[in-house]
Amino acid sequence: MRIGYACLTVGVLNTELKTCLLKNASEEKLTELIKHNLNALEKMIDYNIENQIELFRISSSLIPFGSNPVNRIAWWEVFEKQFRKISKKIAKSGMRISMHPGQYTVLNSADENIVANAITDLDYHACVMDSLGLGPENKIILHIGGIYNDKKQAIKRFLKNYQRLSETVKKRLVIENDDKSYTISDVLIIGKALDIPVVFDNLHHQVNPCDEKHPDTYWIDICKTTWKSQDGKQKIHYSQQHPDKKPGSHSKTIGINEFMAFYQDLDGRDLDIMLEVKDKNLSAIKCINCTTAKKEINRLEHEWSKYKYAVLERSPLDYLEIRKLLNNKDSYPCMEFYNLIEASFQKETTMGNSVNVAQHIWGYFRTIALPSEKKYFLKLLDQYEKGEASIKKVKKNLWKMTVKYEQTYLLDSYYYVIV
DNA sequence: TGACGTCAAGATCCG
DNA sequence: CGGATCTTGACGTCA
Repeated sequence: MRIGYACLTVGVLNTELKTCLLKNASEEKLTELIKHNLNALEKMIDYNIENQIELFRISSSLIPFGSNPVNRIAWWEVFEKQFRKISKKIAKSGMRISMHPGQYTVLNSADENIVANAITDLDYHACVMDSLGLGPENKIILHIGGIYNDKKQAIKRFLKNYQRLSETVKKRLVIENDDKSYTISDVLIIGKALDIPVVFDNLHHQVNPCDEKHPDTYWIDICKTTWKSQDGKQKIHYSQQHPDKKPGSHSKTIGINEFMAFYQDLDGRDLDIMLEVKDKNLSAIKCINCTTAKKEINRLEHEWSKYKYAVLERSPLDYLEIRKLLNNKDSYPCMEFYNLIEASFQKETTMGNSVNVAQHIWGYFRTIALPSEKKYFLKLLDQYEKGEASIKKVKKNLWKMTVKYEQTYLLDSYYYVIV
């Protein structure tokens, strides 16, 4: 089983993807952006390898306007060397990659122009994967599209237009149930007709269920029959409902208890699980740590080093509790650990706690900061305490110092990430 | 015609 | 002028 995350890595330096407005998309600008984004991708891959994350979705925005005629760069040739370097890292690590064109890539549209654009867009995605030397088990996930008042005809068009796709797309294409139009039973009918794999998305299914009522594992088992050996391990999407947003909105983080209940229901089924969640890699590591056979406490200690200041800012009591929890070096209290962290994040920060943590972090710079930097920090902190500056400003200053003085321990801290 | 979703770019405002 | 905050963009469907 692999567990992974989608598109972007939070809290890791130099992994941000860049883009530009269509009107500014000159050859020069695009070349610069592609180069930058490939560097960012390499950093994300490095991070995944370091953190033993073996499932990752590459963002469609890797190549800005990758399927728009405005981008006339033969980027797969121009950046061949960079692609090959990344390709080697992926291959060596055994990481499984996917891509997922968004809701605007519609293969079953009644409008021929939109279908043509969808085909071009799928070719773009396949070209990225080909450039990375990825085999057919690295999938491109697509939704079926619109209904246009006639689902039967719309499905027929999907089946027909699928035949127009290139081989490099076809060998990777898998289809997924969505949150408004096509239920898992619809998608299974299409998947069986085309003999292509079906990805089950639990939250889409919850929001857009089919008439037949069954537990998730029922649908997962049926989907499994659509995965052939050349497709690799069966893959699903897993996400949780955001408590105060509209149905289908992804949660900020994966609640570990709810995830583990789902995991228990899987009862040993060997799947790859792509998480769709705002805190991305953070939840991936959480879920990996709670399901791994390698129950070594240093995994949790390493996590703690990243979470601790974010926890301390919200709840000194939880902070102490977690420290105590990690005292026994022969234990592996993974669920308790993440439950305490999640509980602390439910709590509001107070000015006292925020000042305390800010001063604590300043301690890393006490002996190395310039007098002017010290003066500025103390001034900011004073302003914050008087209500004249936001804590955001204080944190921003600390982050600047962290980067300037290359404080490795702090560079990885979620103190700057979790808001 | 605007909402939907997503994120950063770009625009604008503020001190 | 730099930093913070607000608006726009790019895609297609549907109410």
